[in-house]
Amino acid sequence: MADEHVLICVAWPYANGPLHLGHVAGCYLPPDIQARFERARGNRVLMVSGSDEHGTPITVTAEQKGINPQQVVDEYHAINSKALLDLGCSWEPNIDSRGVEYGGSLFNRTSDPMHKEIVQDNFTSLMNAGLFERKTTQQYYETNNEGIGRFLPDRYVEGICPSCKEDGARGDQCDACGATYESTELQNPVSKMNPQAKIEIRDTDHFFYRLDLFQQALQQHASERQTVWKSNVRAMTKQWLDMGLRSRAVTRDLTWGIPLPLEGDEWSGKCVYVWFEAVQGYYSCAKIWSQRHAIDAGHPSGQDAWKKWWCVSKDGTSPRHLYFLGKDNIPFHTVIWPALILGINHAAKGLTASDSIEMPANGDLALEANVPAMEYLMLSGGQFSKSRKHAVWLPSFLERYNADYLRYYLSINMPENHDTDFNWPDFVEKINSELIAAYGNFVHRVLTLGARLPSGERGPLAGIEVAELTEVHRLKLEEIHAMITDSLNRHRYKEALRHVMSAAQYGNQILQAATPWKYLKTEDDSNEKIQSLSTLAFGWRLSRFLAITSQPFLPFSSVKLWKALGQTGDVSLVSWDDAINWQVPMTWNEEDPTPLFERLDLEVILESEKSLATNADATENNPISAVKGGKKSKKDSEKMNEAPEGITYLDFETFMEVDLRVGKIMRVEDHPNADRLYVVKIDDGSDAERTICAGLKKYYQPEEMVGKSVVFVANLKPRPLRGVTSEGMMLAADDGKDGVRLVTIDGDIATGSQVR
RNA sequence: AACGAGGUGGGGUAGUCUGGAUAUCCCGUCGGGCUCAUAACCCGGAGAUCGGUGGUUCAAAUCCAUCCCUCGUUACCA
Repeated sequence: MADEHVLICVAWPYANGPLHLGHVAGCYLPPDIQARFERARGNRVLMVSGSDEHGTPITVTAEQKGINPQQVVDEYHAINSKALLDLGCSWEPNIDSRGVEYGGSLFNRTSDPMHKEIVQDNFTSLMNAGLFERKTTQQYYETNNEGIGRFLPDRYVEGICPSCKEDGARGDQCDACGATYESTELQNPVSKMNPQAKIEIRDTDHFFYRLDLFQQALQQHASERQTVWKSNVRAMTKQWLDMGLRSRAVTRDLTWGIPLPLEGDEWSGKCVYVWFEAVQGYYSCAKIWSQRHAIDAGHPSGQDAWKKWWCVSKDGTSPRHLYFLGKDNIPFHTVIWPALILGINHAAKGLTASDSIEMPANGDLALEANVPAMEYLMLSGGQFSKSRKHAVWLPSFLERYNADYLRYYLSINMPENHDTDFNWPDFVEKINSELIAAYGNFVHRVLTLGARLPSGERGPLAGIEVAELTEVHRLKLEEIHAMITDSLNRHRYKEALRHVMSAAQYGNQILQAATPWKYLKTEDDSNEKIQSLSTLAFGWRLSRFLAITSQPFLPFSSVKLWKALGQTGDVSLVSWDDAINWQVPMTWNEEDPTPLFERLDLEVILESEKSLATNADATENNPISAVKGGKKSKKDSEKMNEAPEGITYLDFETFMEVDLRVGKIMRVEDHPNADRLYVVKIDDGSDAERTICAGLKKYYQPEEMVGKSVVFVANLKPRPLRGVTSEGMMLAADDGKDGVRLVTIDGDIATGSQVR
């Protein structure tokens, strides 16, 4: 299938923090493997992605850091694009080394003015085609002390749930009872970012994309993809389509984003909603690549070069579009983005909402060919989390370890079908006992054995090869080659790399059987010797096979091996099928062979990761400083407004506002509707009993607690916890591991006594 | 608790959509071999009632039902 146009679309990393290994395994490594493979097969590959730089979280980060949003995204765009290059991802050069007609790559950013222009153009044409509808909605609007107002996204508003009266419900959904409602129904709304601000509800007009018009076309598309999509992609898409598609807002009251291409004051302070904008990056990025790179490099189609990768050609063939992303992103790429592409095609033909939606035909933008979405990579059993600092950051990892080690480990352990786990012992073991012991060792055996033989014009091995004697090995490798190719075509990276490794294993087997070391010095010309050394010579060919087939996975080592074999040129430009070209004249590198890899030492690594974890707390502001998560902790859930790092001193007055008192536990009951909660009745010295909900089930039996005199916070704002109002909080000590013990009173004292 | 994912030798995994004969591979373990090679390599053995139960079928790891358990998200929490 050479000469195909393949567009590799990589999910746009959000420029609000550095990338971690979870991101790499999920969406940044697989597309690079695929792109390298496709290039080697002779296909024309354009790879596109970039930093997603708009949206509210970035403005929040900017506020917290006291800088402007552009500075935030500049910083992370620089860090992340460098990290991806260091990982060997082929974002450079922008023009394919084989020539511009073969494509290239561009890691762009959404703050690019040209991206903005393209998004605005699409916005206008979709609107003119009648694919938007305008609706008036109610949104929260806060006014702070300086009298400056802004609209608040739902997730930045909290209040009391209209259905269960739970406090702390989010703007559009109550997590306690699961009810969803119009955000305006929320009672006592408070801004999470700015709790003192005055909040009111204002009418605001927005445009909605008529996704409903595309229901049928998308169902057809999904059914056509049944056989190629992975099960997770099928399931997620089906869920969306079964629910029935509804129109979806494409504009927001937002300051950091792309302004609407509309006249009139009523639209100021509104931007294109990020979901609508960021997916268009795949399209804008291809156009920008044409404009900035393909023209200068002399692509025959000039600024229309992008069409080769985007449009269905005259003879009806579509470019092959592959989208790489994590599982949380699936519906955006199988439902929403295809609906936008269909809409853009529709509008371009001058059709309107009343015309039926057609699938792409000649000249139209093509839909995806496959979306090989990944599950998640976990870290020591827990999820990667920025706020919990449970992560291994890509930049810091690459400072200390070989990029190919990471590429190997994440490939062989890729979360293709279910979540997989990253942990250091497993990492060390896989690198040492698979990559090094099997692959590295085999290559090193061949080279060092060869180096002991007298060297001829083309090295020591060229003269001792008898092709007829290695027929069976050639057939074996041809078989393996076909299996690797098949696996990669089906996006089964783990399996593909296993096949590559099996070639190295095969090499070790035949060397073992041939025992060439016995014949290094003997002078005889026995058949055994000829047979044996011929196998050794084949080891060179096998190593060359490994260099070519491992190139998509291990680009750096592949280059090193290529050189060690005395081969010249760029191994990434060598044709995939040349791995099984047995006619290639042998070459030799006369320098002493050096091992491809160095073994890892687990103890050293754990020691170094530990020290990094300790330092990291102190250097939180340095985004590339490493943070190694400790034990997994489900306790501290993410919060939007994380407390600032470091020590904050408390006024004495503030402390005294906390009213601590002594109470006696009278009764302990199970909470009817919560797993971890007890409902505790306390004698607080007053006539009435006090009810406190406590999450102590894991640590105490009810009978252990009854009768204890404990300290509780008496003036905590009462709040319903899953249906039972809790009037305060008992104090307990927590060692951060699994120990939790109540604070009790030494000796007798009246209930209700103040604690100070 | 709601939603999602998953349970396959000691650990990790493939196979499950599309039913088929001795259930894959890596690590570990036991025994043997080799000594070229980075405590590396090669051969062989032991070890799995494929979470439980019931059903469909000539045939179930695979399909259906039900139960149990684990993980994730959200909720909750000293």
